Amino acid sequence: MHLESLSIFCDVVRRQSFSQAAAAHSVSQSAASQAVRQIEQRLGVLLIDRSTRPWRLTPEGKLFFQGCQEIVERYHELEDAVQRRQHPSGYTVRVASIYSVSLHDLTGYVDRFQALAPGAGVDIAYMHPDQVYEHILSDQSDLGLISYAHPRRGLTAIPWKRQTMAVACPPGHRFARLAREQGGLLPQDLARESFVTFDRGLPVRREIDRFLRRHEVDMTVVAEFDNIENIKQAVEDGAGVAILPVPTLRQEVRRHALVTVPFRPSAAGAPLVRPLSIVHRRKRRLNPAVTEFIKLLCAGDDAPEAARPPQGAAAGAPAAGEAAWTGRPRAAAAAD
Amino acid sequence: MHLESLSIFCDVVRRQSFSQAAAAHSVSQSAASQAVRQIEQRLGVLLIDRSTRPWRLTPEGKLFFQGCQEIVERYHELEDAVQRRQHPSGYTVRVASIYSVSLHDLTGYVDRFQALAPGAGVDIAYMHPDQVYEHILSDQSDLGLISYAHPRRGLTAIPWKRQTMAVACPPGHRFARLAREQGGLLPQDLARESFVTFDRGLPVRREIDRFLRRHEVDMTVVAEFDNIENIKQAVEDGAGVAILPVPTLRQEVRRHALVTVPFRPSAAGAPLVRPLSIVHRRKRRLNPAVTEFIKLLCAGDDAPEAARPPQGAAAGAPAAGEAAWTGRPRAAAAAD
DNA sequence: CCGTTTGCATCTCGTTTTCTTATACAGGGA
DNA sequence: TCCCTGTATAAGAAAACGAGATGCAAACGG
Repeated sequence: MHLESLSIFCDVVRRQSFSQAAAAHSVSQSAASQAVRQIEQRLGVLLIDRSTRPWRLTPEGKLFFQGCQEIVERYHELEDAVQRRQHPSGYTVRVASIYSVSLHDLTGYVDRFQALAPGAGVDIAYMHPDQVYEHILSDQSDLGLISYAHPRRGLTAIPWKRQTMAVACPPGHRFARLAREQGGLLPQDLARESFVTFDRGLPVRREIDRFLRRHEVDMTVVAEFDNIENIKQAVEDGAGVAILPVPTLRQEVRRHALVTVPFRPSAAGAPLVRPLSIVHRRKRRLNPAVTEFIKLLCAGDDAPEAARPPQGAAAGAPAAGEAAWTGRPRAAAAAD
Repeated sequence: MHLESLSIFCDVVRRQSFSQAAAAHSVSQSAASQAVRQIEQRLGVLLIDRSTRPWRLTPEGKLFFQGCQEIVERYHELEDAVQRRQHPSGYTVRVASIYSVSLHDLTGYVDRFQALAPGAGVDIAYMHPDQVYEHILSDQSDLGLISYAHPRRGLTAIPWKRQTMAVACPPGHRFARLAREQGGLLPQDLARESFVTFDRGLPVRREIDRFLRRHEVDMTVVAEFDNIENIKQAVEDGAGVAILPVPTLRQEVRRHALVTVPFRPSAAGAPLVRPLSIVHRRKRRLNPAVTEFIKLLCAGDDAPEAARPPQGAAAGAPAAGEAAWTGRPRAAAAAD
């Protein structure tokens, strides 16, 4: 018998709901239903009487629930104890992140985490996406933060944020006026514009190209870089405009080096977003501190994002987007 | 985490042996090794230090073992408690058996079982093989006893006995003298003999035919029946000879109605045996009484058989056969 | 009262996991 | 040194698992 199934059963009972328990365990409602049925079949005993609405525990179900609850809890404690013995030095959450996850965002989380769990620490290292994967797989980090996560052998990805992407241009650019006067621009406005963008082969580039193709817009690529910093620099230098995740532009916008021009909400098709994911080693138990940190990241996921809507435009779309992916089982990033 | 894996780990520790624990759990040594490694990987902790010979538990391993042992035990008790609540009337083991499992054998087991577990009862019902499967699948019986078990959806078969088959003939038949003078006969001696046998399509018939073909013996089939009783009757009536499992002939031999003529050990190829299996529903927890009864059946499996070697001949071969199938993981009968 | 919504069960099918068999490898004993 | 025993590893096959679609029945809301 799978301990996870027992845990799901307990949760079903506690929440009096299959679907809520399923969500809490990041599996489909179907899976939760099957897990409980599997237990019942193995025991040859009905644990939940579904003939009444709402359903009730059978006497056997009550008995089993009580025992199960304790067994599951004990096992978790045992795992904790074993892991604590190996790393007695209090828990440190080791995070590997791509450069373009703005430092600002993370420090907020880190502060909140350390307030919440005194004694626990967070080590954040910024690196190239490939290195992030390496770090996770080689167990140098507990968590990775990357964009456009794609399923890899041995890794699990939890959707984290979806950053709206917008056009970035120098303050003097005609798009800046467009932003002020019309609140944004249409993809068509980009036609034949000088374009600073990402290297071909990067997932983000493929997404942008797909977006432009969908809107039948032909831009003139004047430069390609493999990282956001270079792109921003080039745009500042007047090389052209770029399409970048809004949160990564905060610094430049604040010091008036760049202007963010959102796409007008009327734009057909899906809005352009960059999905960020939390990845960790699959089939590996995460220690309590790591679990807690993930919870914190995910709990506050819409707060930092929604509190700062991308300059008033296209604010409705992301909301729908959030609903579509939040709490969805199966982690792989949606956009890829 | 699979509770079964935890249980295997505990057993590995207790027996200080992967292979013994594997055998005890009816899985391959490889599976046991993998199970333990899976736990270690999930925890990210080495539980068993394999660098020394014999291997030793790490401190973490000791801790985990102690906890695990209790958790596994508690869970088993919980399952027991739940099942007991549903069937408070003490346990009754419901057995469905084919006719040709001699009643005599079973009553011996039943007596021993009732002595061993007072309060528990055994209900044995004899029926057609197909009905046995039905009974098990529809949960009308806990255990089934059948010959030539073949894997079916939802059923597990545990090898039980391998009954040596021999020629049965009337006392006046020339084979009877052969048995007295030479201790048995060779397959070749059967050539062109009148033969009473099983219906085509029955597994036992296919086995017999294969045996005869292997020895290039051509017999004259004079009658076919779908059960042993009719065959014995026909042989008694002088219709011809038959090849039957030795234990099923006890009654007739005792009252001198038939004679058993074993095959001489010199016979090339595998000896002819009828495998009997214990079947039960897969993925279904068996209550303690049932488990106990199975244990009893299997523990004494060679006693009743080996204590009564088939008239002194070919006694060495079955021993090798036993070794080959006893304790083998994966239950499906070997001969089929 | 009837359409809609909600919540769970069931089916199917692709994916993942797990198991077995075969083989390699390492210690310990002859 | 060679064999023998016990464990790890590899690869392919089998089984389990879980998501998504769909079915169905009770509650809800007008």
